[in-house]
Amino acid sequence: MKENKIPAATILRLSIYYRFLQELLQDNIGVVSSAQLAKHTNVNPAQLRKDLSYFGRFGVRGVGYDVAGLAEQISMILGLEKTWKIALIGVGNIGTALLKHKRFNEHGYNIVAAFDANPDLAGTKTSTDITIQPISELADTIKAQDIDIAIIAVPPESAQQVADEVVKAGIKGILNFAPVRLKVPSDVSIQHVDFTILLDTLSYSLAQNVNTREKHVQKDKPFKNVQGWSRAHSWPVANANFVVSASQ
Amino acid sequence: MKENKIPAATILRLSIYYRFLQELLQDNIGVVSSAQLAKHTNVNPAQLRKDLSYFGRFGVRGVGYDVAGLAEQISMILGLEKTWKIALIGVGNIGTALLKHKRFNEHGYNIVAAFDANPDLAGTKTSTDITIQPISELADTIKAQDIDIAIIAVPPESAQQVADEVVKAGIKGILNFAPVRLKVPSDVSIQHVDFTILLDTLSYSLAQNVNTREKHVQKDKPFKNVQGWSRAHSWPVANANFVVSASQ
DNA sequence: AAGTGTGAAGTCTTTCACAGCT
DNA sequence: AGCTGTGAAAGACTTCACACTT
Repeated sequence: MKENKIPAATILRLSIYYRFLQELLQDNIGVVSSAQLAKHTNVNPAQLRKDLSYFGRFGVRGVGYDVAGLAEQISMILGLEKTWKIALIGVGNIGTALLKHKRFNEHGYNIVAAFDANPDLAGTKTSTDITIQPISELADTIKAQDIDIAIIAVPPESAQQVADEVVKAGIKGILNFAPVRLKVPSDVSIQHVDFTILLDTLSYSLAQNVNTREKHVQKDKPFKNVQGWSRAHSWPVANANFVVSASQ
Repeated sequence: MKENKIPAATILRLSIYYRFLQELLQDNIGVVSSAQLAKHTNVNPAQLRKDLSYFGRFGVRGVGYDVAGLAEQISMILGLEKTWKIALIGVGNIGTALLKHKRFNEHGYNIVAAFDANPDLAGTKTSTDITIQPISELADTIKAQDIDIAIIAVPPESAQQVADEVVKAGIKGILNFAPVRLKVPSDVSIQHVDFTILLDTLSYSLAQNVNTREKHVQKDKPFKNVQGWSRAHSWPVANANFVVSASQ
């Protein structure tokens, strides 16, 4: 194990590899090569091996990787064996969808508390049987329940304030759905989910298109095409990383 | 204007700059320097100037940038003056939240059609007065209504199939919420929103933490810390870019 | 024969630092 | 005097290519 700096992109990819390994496990496939794994996750095989090499040597030369073993290793690296407790702040459209989102529980992410500024909501129960609390109880609940992660799904005006509060309460991981670049101390990890920015990148691509589609009559092509987003979570801009998804 | 390749990260940042410029406009601020703009968007001032320089020279030396003018320029670069038509496929938890999401319309992204595989949903109206159609009508509707972008919010099992269909129907931009790495032709732009991957990166950071919080007794620290996600949308892995967010 | 692990090369992105306008 | 625009340097990430192991 070389003690090098690990690219943020590597962590994202680890999560992707892990997901595919789970599929292989279900299909009772015992061994997989970097070439196979890489093909299914859209990366270069050397990239995959390099990613793993940051953490150790998990393969067998001439053979490949033990599926169960590698999954276990990645799980340990990412800290997935632990169940993380999450506080949801903002029970609006998106907050509600996240509450109902089954995948979270399946992956060890449990929303154990929900908060909303709307006094009509406070005191009511969610469909998942969580009592919505007023924002004023945020800090106390986070500490009392030992909550690890905050999901911020409040309107942009109040997002920074909520972030400040959860940070003060000791939270070290934030998943932010508010369309604002939140400022947090460097020991706090934050990931942004900003639909509008993503749509803007699609808009850019569509606007650039040497249109194959007749309808958009493109006068000229003033700007050059963008470098492939193909590297994934390349995480440019402040904290804009990759992107992943959750559905249903 | 140098005719160079444009980093994907640059496009993400452009969207972020644009958002802040709108705020300045509302506050009736007429001129802004790269230093100010950069500070509020968490980037290096040189980075911001370089980003803009890919597209032209929009500032005045010794002065700064005209807020309205720069906003207008970025709007043109990103293609934001156009109203894009969107088809939503999958009216589950997330799909429903997206339908209700007001920000989309405000930014020129209109969901004009919705589809779901559930026969009980087909024919019913959404709260936004869109009639949900069966998936079988996907291709025809996309063509008939000249739809530009598809938002995929179906379960992972059917996501690739849906992607194939919309691509065949001529769609060139996809926002994918299914936790699957979709394969699409290179002339189709895709952005992924994968909550689980993002949470996994938070999990990694939390698990690494030289815990300031007493409770997690950390035996040792086997892995090195990750390179700052601070560059934002650094977009590592295939298509995992950054991340932005939408709230409420 | 096959496939991993990895130094070194290559490529891409960011940051520096300063010339050049206003 | 101030701030942009940008080549050049620095830094980060990816890919190559091959030694090494089974």
